[in-house]
Amino acid sequence: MELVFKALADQTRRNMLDKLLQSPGITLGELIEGTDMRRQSASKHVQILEEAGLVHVEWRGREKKHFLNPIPVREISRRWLDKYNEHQADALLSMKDALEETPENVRREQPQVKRGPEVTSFFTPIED
Amino acid sequence: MELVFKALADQTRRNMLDKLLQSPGITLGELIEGTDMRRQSASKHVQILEEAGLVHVEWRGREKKHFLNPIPVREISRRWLDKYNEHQADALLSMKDALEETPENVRREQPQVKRGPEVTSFFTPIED
DNA sequence: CCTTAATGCAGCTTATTTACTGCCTTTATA
DNA sequence: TATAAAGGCAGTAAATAAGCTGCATTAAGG
Repeated sequence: MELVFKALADQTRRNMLDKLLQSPGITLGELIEGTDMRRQSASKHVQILEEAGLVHVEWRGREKKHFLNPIPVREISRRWLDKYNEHQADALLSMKDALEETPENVRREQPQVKRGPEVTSFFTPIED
Repeated sequence: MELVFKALADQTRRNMLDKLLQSPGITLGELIEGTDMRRQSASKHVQILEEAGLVHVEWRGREKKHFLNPIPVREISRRWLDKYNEHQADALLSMKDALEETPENVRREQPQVKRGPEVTSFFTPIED
């Protein structure tokens, strides 16, 4: 995972992933079209993306075709998004259990399980 | 998004997010328990996570409570995972259309829409 | 074959990042 | 009110990363 996050930390590489999503199978030359980067630099970026498992390549003669691999991103999603939702569910269940176990003490104290913040209240997304 | 990916690029900060997922509302002191880091370093990390919108804080007197905000991770997932799946669906639809439009020419050539790689075939996840 | 196109590797310079020490501000509490 | 706890800010040295130039390697195509 270290390699994945390091790879995603650079905007040039993120743009490359976007381009590969839209145009699967393009070559290095097509990848740098519209940019002012040298092929050598782009090649290093591609290597970093490959080592992170974010890009899959297939050779056709002297041409190297590049594809986005979504699996590492899925792992990221699982690590925090899915787990966060599970915890939210657990918190609700604990609260429900507490209510059912001591129905006469319902209002005595707040539920022990600390819920996360409301997911829509305090974050304003920022563009890349 | 730049700030989000930079924030996620450091293992210390990713461990912090894991800890906040498991223990919402903990303070800086609790965050560095079990590590050999100074509070000053951890404080800088927290600041980076806050500026990225990955961590939400609430002040209680002199204590600062920290919470994981999952929204930026959801944006990452949308950017590549969801879009990737949409493209896959588009590719399948295009193939289906091609088959229906020229049923007698089905085997003449391969479908034009380039599909992405098999998502389970070439990637072996790496631990953090 | 021989030339050209597509790509990779090595080395260098500059900019960014990290963790540290030292000091300051704010808030409980004895 | 004095003191300790929780946290922030500034500055510095070492490690990391990004882009460049130059050269090497492999495969198409006449």
